[in-house]
Amino acid sequence: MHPAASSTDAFGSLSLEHSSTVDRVAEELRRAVFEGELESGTPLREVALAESLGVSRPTLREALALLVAEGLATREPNRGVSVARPDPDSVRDVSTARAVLETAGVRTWPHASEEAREAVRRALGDYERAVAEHASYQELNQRHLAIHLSLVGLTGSPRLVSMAESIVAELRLALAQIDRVRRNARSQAGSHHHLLDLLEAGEIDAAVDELGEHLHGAEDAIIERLDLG
Amino acid sequence: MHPAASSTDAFGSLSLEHSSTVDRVAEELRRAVFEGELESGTPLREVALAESLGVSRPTLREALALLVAEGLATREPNRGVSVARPDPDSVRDVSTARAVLETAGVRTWPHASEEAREAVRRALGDYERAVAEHASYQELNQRHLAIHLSLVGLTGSPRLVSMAESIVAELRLALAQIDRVRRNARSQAGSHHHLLDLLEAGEIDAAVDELGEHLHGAEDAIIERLDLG
DNA sequence: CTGTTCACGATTGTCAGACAATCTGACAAC
DNA sequence: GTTGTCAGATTGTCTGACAATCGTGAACAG
Repeated sequence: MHPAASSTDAFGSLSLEHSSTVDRVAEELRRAVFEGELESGTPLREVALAESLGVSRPTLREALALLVAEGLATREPNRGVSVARPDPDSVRDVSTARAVLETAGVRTWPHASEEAREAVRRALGDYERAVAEHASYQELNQRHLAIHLSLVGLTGSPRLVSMAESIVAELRLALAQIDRVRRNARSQAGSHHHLLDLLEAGEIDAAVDELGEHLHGAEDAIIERLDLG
Repeated sequence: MHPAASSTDAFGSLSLEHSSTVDRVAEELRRAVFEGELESGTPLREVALAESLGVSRPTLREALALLVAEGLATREPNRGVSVARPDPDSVRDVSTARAVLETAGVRTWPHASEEAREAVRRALGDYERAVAEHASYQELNQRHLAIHLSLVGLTGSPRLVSMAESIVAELRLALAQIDRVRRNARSQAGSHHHLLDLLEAGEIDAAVDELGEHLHGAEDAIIERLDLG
């Protein structure tokens, strides 16, 4: 390393958030959706939202386009965009999609980078710690989904991970709508711990089966509660 | 069904295309990229493009945002968007991603809907016919990729298919850049026919292996030609 | 002659305001 | 009961504008 380079390395911890207004607006909308502040089906009026957020209408429109691309909102021509309404079919589709992605990750456990494997262990540890500390519903939910994302990370493919993120975001939306009133996050630490044990033991096929059952159970639970909503 | 419902069903075959200006602009840009008219790395100036296409700048910006979301273009803050530049790493990533998606489709062949299986046979037939008729480079390319998309369609998951479409679009971009001058589409009908035979015979594992080799070969060929470009 | 500094043009990011097209809902007409 | 019409609201798109930023080349110091 050159002296000059090492001197810049001293600021390695620094990072300037280079976020555009559009990104911040999109992030705020995402947050509102995940927290359940916006009920599914709520129309997102452009003028009202833009005014409320203190941005111009074109800027808000770009942010809305992002949300639509992520599947968190739907746009009907000449009728504007509204918060996506999760129906049983889309939940089933999201579930099969994430089953494909996560199973692929689990299958590559033996060839995955040590870094990726460590990420899975860390995600599980964070989740179990959050459970033990009776963390908020939001945090538990997020940490739980982080485990599943880390499984996809085993593939080492940024594109698969970003696809999984989009899928998981739709799942978060569905969960937020379901638990808008009653927020009861059951601990599923046992199932995940078992999954990791199987992986560490090299029993990949058994791990795939365990994951399949876990995902199927989650899908049924969501659809059931969706139907009576 | 009520009588009223059946009367509306009589128009089920009708469909009016509701394309917005943004969609048409995005489609035109996609076409230009796939045809190789826009070299990779070309900056897409907003004012010039908007004027050239006869639309306003905000409209063009929305279209560009779409392209960026699809991975066909990249945006650098305060420096605008330019046609994506496929590097070996991204080609590798796209290849592993599509391997995951297509393998998942192949694995579900036995449980797939007859409709989805028929779509695979039709895609292969169309491709072979195009080869026999010495169709244009563009058409051969598109029909070849359509086969791979139909494999993902076996999963029956719209989301997985749309992910695959995005991935394949990036691949088309890379191919367009490689073959910008020399357009030599080798017939790969043999490999695909073999794959379908294995599927029809129920030898799923062998089909998965065949697909894996096919994809790996394609990846190597692209990267090799990318390096010397 | 070489390297640095600075001002300028070009481009993007964002905004304000406007207009036509379309949708919604209600009410009148047949 | 179906159809036609109208007002209000909302979106889709356009025009014009401005500040912030980037790249470039010229002026300048060493």
